[in-house]
Amino acid sequence: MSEERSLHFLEEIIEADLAAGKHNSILTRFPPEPNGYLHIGHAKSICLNFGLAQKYGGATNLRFDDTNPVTEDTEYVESIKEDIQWLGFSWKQELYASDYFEQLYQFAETLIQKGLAYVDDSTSEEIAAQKGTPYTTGVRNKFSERTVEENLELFRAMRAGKYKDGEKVLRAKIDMASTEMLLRDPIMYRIKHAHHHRTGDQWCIYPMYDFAHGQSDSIENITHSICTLEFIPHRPLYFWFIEQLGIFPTVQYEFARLNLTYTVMSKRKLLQLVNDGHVNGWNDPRMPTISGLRRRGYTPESIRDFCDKVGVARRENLIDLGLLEFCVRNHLNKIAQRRMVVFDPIKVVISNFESKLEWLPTENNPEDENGGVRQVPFTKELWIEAEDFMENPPKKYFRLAPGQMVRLKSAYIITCNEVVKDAEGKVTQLNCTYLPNSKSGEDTSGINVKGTLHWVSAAHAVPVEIREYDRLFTVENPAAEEGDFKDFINPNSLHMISNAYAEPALAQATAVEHFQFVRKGYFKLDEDSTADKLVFNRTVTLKDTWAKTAQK
RNA sequence: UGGGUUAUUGUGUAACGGUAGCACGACAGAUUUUGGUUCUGUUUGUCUAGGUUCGAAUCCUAGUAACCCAACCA
Repeated sequence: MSEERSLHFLEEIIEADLAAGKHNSILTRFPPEPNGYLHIGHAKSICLNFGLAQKYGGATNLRFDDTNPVTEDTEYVESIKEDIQWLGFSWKQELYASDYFEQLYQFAETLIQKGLAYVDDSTSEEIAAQKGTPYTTGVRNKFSERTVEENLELFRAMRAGKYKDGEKVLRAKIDMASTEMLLRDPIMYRIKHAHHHRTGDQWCIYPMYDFAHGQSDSIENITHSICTLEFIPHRPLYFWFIEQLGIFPTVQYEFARLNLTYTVMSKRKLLQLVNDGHVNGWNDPRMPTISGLRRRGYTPESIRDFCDKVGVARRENLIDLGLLEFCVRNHLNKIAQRRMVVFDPIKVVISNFESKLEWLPTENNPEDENGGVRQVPFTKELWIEAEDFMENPPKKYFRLAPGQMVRLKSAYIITCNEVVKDAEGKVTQLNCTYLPNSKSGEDTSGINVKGTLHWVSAAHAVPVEIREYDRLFTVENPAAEEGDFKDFINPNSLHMISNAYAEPALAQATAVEHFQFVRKGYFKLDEDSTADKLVFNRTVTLKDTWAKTAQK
């Protein structure tokens, strides 16, 4: 952390504002709509907003942008709060745009009184048609000529519930000829006779995003309102409302949202995956949601590190999934408990092993001096990984083969003497001998072997279920493909192994631990585990340079 | 046919007129009782064409490409 790092553009802006005395301290906000679960893209925004406030001694509000009751729900509110806290951030105040409904309503009346807003009876289609296109100018209709009194009366009647959904809207009177589509008399309020998750049936008119967000920022005295690039066209409107209302001038700044390869990052698409059953819920370990990543075994530290590494700028980007995986391996390598688990077992019989059982010490984490050791049982019959034996090995294959020696991790060097096959010629058992003087830690054999294998004593093996995950999509950027993004779902994104053999220590696994199954990858206990069967999710594989070498 | 935003190695991101750097990836080597980790080294880039300047990724001019804007979504 000692290396100099240049500031990104938002840090520069904040430092300039602070230096100029524009603000004494900064206040940011994270403004999710409670209509879905948070994903890794939100994590970038969370790290940015909370991180900036932390860095410059300010604070961050959590404000739910709950202006559309038909899509929003408290289920989402709860999940969002949990995810932010899990990521390691705490907000100054928990707020809701709906807290300001009365104030926003008064703001609307103010604008009506200033002759800057009017009630429009047009249909949605008519309004769209009158709005024009980006290339042609829009036209104003006769409703825009209503008097202040008439507008006030109508708007109050809207609030009072005199009209049905869609019958009328309140519009800002700005400029139907503006090259900015959003300035062509944007809708401020629409009628929705819908139950709101917080205000209940108190309201039947709800403000649009543009008439809620900027004013909410202003009411809270947010100094820097940070959002994504697609809101750039909203900025003139954001300022317009603040200026006309004469309220605290929060400034909006935009940055480029995070995109990740082999996944999708829109709540709409993620919702489809959930609803259509392509995944098992928002927290499916294959989802890019915070809850999915958490269940899969990602750590908050690794996600924060990732968000830090991707940077903050204003150009479109598509981040390599490999960077996220690098970050989680990097962290997990330091904290994960090592355990031995055989996924695809083949029997090894040590013919010259005379004692019944020997307990051998092995380190829990070679990266951690204080990680301690545990005992693993060694017996005559063991399981090793089927892929760790080859009858006719290629060059540089450092594993078991007829006549070839390997080290069993933390145990002895063994030699394969005999290959036992069944009627179909399938290898069923390997008869081996061990070198008694090659015991780990007290090896006097003088023999150096290249390969070290993980293994499990057959008599002590604990059957566990393993869930291996792969990328959710087969193409780098499914959202950019022609046609339905769901056509590119990876059919092999989940691979289950129902009977893997684990060393006995793993039976005591808890939900808070992260494991490295030696030579296999990083794993975490899944919530589907029962007393009878433990289930482990593969967070990420280990880097596998042998796989690359073997391919050549 | 309008307006806005953005262009630096395979992917991200710095350089604020003065040696194009960093991370991930890739490649090569060393260490290793995890073919993991760690360490060392190598590799590839300023969208194009002009111009200003002793000197341009940076300033100017003209192009090109990508993305966003025509929900009573946010």
